[in-house]
Amino acid sequence: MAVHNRDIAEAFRRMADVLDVEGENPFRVRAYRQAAATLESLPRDVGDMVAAGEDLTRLPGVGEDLANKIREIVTTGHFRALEEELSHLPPGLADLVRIPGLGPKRVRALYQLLGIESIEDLKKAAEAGEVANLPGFGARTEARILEEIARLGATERRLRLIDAEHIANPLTSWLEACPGVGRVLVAGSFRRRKETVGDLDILVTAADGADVTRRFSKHPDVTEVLSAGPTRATVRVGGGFQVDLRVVDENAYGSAALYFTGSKAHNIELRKLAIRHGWKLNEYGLFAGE
DNA sequence: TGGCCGTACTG
DNA sequence: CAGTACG
DNA sequence: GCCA
Repeated sequence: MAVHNRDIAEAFRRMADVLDVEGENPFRVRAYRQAAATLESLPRDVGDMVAAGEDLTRLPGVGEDLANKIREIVTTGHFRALEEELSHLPPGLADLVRIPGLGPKRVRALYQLLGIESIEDLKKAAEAGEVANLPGFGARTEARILEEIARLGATERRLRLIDAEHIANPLTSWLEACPGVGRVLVAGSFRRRKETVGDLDILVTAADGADVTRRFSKHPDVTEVLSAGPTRATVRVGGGFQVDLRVVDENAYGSAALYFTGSKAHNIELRKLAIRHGWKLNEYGLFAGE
């Protein structure tokens, strides 16, 4: 029974979720998620690497400790550290952090204040209107939670590039015709030409961002507005596909295109590089000093 | 051994 | 402000 | 947790 990279990545992600809810050091949590991402993008089977006696610490984000844990999972099929951590929590609790809008703090609050231990519990509590009363929550958050839970059962929401393009094209045309809008660029994984994309990231230049996000939120295909401010709006269109719109001034177009095209890991590396040079990189430009 | 990306929206 | 999310 |  071979253990595949995907299985190990899943185990590491689960470990991250559990540690997250337990309030562990966020950087340690991040380390597990980073290692999971490395394993998933790895062209080779780590099981083979282990069998060949290769040095797993050469993999980015994998140090001595995680290399040992990978070997343990591959050779024994068990991940004792995860089993140990899981024994500290109700088994379904860590699943809650996979609901968009729920992070570790809110999950803890749900558990401690309402005794919610699973998605099932959460659904009942939200339907009863008990969630909206919690500190840090509100009617809007509660409604969002119910929608996200309903979406969990739905079919996988990543789209093939070509299908994403069919959604993107009319939105792009619409935005180009929008008053005050200059450039329009579909960025993110779509621009990176990944085989599938999980959402659309559309960058627009305009002087009055609030006006654009406001108009966009009222687009006829928009079925749900997750957030909308003066420079960004996150909505869902048609079949529940998420679209992130970012509006910047014309003079930030280049930096914003760089940022919005990603990947996330690439952005972090570039920003680290800037730091090493004593600079600061963000979506508005590259700046000197702190 | 200490730092770990930088910013936007919500409650 | 803390929490969560975005690349 | 990893890494310089």
